[in-house]
Amino acid sequence: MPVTLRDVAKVAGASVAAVSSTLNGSRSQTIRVSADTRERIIRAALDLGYTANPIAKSLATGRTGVLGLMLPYADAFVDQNPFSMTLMKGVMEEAIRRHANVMLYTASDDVSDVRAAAMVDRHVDGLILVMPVEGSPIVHKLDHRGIPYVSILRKPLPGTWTVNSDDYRGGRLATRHLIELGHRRLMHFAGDPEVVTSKGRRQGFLDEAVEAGSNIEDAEVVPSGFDYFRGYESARQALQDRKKPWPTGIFAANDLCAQGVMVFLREMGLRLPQDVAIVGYDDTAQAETTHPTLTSVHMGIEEIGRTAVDLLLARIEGLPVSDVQPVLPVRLTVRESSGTMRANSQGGNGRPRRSKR
Amino acid sequence: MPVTLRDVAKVAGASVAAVSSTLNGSRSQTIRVSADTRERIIRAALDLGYTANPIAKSLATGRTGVLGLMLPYADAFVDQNPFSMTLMKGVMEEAIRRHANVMLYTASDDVSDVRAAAMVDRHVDGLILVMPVEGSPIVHKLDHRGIPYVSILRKPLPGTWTVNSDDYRGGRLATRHLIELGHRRLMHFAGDPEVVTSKGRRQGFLDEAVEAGSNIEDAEVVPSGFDYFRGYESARQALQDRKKPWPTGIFAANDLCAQGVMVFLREMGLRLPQDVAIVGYDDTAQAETTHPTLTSVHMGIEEIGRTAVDLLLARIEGLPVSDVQPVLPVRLTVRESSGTMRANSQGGNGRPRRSKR
DNA sequence: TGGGGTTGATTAAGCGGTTCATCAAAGGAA
DNA sequence: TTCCTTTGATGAACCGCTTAATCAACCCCA
Repeated sequence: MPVTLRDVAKVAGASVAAVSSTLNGSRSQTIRVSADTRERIIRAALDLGYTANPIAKSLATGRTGVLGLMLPYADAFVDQNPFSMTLMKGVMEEAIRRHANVMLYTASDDVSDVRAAAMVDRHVDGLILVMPVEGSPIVHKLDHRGIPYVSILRKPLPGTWTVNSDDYRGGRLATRHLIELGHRRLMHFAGDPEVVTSKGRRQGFLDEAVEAGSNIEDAEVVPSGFDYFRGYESARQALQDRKKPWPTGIFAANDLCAQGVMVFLREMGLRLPQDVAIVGYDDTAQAETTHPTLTSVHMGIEEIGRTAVDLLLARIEGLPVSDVQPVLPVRLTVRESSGTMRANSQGGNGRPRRSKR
Repeated sequence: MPVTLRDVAKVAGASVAAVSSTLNGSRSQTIRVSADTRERIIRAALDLGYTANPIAKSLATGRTGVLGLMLPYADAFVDQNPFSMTLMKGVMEEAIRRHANVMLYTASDDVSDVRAAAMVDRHVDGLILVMPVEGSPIVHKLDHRGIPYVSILRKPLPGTWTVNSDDYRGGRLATRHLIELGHRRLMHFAGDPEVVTSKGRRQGFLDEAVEAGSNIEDAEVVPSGFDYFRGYESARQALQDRKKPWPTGIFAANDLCAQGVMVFLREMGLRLPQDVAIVGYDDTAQAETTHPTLTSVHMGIEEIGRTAVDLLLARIEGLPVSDVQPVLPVRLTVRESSGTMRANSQGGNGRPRRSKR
């Protein structure tokens, strides 16, 4: 029923080779088509409403034009954290621009890792992995099969291509901001110490505090999770029965965690930002809907997705497999939660404003 | 380099037909394989590490085993609203269970609608559409090409398969809850009157109020958007210079909008839920992180995704194309924002609790 | 005038599966 | 013994596209 290459060839009075070469620009020099024939072919294709069968094309060329995006089911693939969604947006954008399609995969546990790898097999030209790479069975399989992949926000390993954000600099930006506002007692809710992104942010916090030297009274790091509830709990444990004076400047490992901390602080009767200033990380949409709105480090998740697609396509094109580990820049988006200590009357009135970006 | 059917056949000393039939259960009766041969084939396949090439299989069978999920770029495919992500979760879950893959598409404007349709063409067995169906060029294309599709949360049109949530009942549930708590002055922030989901919720609100009869003093409907900022603005416009007495029970068209309304009410110095009770819609993860936590109508977005996959697969299998329009049940998740009017001391302390679901 | 290069076009061999048509051998019934 | 059915198995066409190999003109230059 659907129109094939041969149908077009017949109507145009040309060979399938000529049609193929005309309609989908081929790299072969041996097939040459005159302007006259070309026109007849194009007209026939239009008349018949021909569209190439991508599956047949894939089989012939060995390329599917499909990129796989593998998300960790348990971790980021959750409702609360919009990270995956934003990443996907960037990935989709760039993929469309580069005429690629995106297939979605989720890797839940080891068992389905294997299964996912089998599914992936030859269906995609390459993969973007948002999951632990070290020792993962799927990565071995990919290496073995020679399927290219790029990983995201993971420890850069030799021989791999990894896109990272400049967590270290993000940590420093957030901390310097607090110091410049005059805060001398700092606290960092550090997420999960095992996670690679946490480490950079934490180190940035510490280094910045050290450099500030005698201007700093205290700079404490406490572990916390990455979600709202664990943020709240960590704050409670760290602050409730505290002997030492409370911190006035807080840097949280992500926005969700920051929200939990903020709620606890408000329950303790503290005013934000007059009594305590707080800076989050990720600059999610929610940072604009908290009360007060949340100052946050923006890491350009979409840009990370776009870069990953670029890299993956380059790798699929056959660029040499040396290490490529771009580290994307971050910036600080200042909102109400870090209003200056002195400016008690202004700021922090909680009136929502559209962000200007 | 990769192992093919023919390689396996050679090693096993059998024909490709026998191997094909053995390894991928075929529906053909004419190909029969003895237990002995079968074993040799399986052993050879294992030894060689054979995996079937899905692309070749697709070309031969005309089935790709891939479902397309088309999200509206501008509307739901945004960071703020976790709807798309949750839907995707349900879709992925069911797709994996049914051994299907999911390809992601986004339809931004009309132009790329056409382009997307071309991309989709024959790459997927069917599509799940989260976008306006009426008059969309892509739908015409799908109809024309005979590609099956199922749409989600859209006006059920004759001849289409559509999965909906019971918005009407959701509206009634939310409203009845407020009435049972003793509220007599009600207000509904109705989202966008053009959107089909808004209509059902609004009608449920009105009908429930009418049924309550003389118990109700006032039941006002005001349009609002579906996001935080428009929620805030609608509340300001409706309430700031209000002559009539303020409502004490509010039903918002979704959680995001509800958040905006809550922030406005708190700025006006009202206590939630002692002065005003509020019920949201969608039961997003954020409903647990607001302050106070938000009572909300739960519509089982994941279940909607799963149902859509089921339906789509049925349609791909060739079930007759009569109308199928399931309407999934909703339920109310009660949280702090609708604590009883009298219980001033308890509830609303803002202490986060993990949800029990 | 002959041979090398260029242009325009075609044929057919893949790509890696599925499956129809065909067939040999064996078993069973008449 | 003969004929029919069942079992086991195979060859080859086909899905729709790409592209290497091949070829016929034609032009140009020695």
